[in-house]
Amino acid sequence: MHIDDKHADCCDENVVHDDLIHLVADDMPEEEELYDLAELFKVFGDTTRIKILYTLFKSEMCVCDIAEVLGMSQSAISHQLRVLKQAKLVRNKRDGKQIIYSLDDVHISKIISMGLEHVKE
Amino acid sequence: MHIDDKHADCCDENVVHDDLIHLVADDMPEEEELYDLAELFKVFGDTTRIKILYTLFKSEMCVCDIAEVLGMSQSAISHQLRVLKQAKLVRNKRDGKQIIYSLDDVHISKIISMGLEHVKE
DNA sequence: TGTTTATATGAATAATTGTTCATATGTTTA
DNA sequence: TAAACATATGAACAATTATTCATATAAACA
Repeated sequence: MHIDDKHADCCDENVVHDDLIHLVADDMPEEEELYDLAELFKVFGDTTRIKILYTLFKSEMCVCDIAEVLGMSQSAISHQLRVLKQAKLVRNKRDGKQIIYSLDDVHISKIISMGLEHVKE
Repeated sequence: MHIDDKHADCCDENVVHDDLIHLVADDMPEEEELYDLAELFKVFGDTTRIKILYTLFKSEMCVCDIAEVLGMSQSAISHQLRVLKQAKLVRNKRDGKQIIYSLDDVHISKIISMGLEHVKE
């Protein structure tokens, strides 16, 4: 009763629960890995960025055209492209005055289409 | 030159770009669907919620035990479980005094493991 | 029935974030 | 070289959000 009694007033007398708690807690992935994972999904968690990714599925495109497709300011798009690039979801190359953006990850479309399946239910 | 000249000073003379813009813009999914998709990913975009989902992969569990596994307050966990439930990612059932939470979607583990693949690269 | 236990929830606060505006950087063209 | 164009970026502001604290709800038990 006194051994393994970590928490004071909640689920207290249940030894089975305590076993389960340690079992699950010990198997939790690294803090940093979970943080990175959450950061990745955070990037998908914005309509503008989702639209940009959708756009780049179709074709690589310069910043100005992406802004035109989405009907948003060049600055707003540029800021979001930076976020996407930091997450290694897009890459860019220069073509004269323009910077051409394209998708930089094979998992993206799978992740998104899987999310869509869930949403559509 | 005057026809199809939607934007004033950017990518202006390039008719090919204008074609591309309309092609891509017309194929964009419904605003509401994209919004829902972003909302779904937003739910994954928090370390606490990711940890809760990871925990529930292992086993269904009462609120108090989840709080214990994560070393967080019961209130914080309860708030987050509500978010997860609204997103239909978890469900609950009553068992006496306790409420037992479990995963409520087959896509979740696929989505998360795919995200992990990307992060690990 | 009254007390204890487990969970939920509203309000408040601190932190994060998306867009706008102004401007800087870097390339092309006249 | 100067002007025009495409993109990037810092600061500011508004909006959203995760946690805490206090308290409400609801079941179990004495």
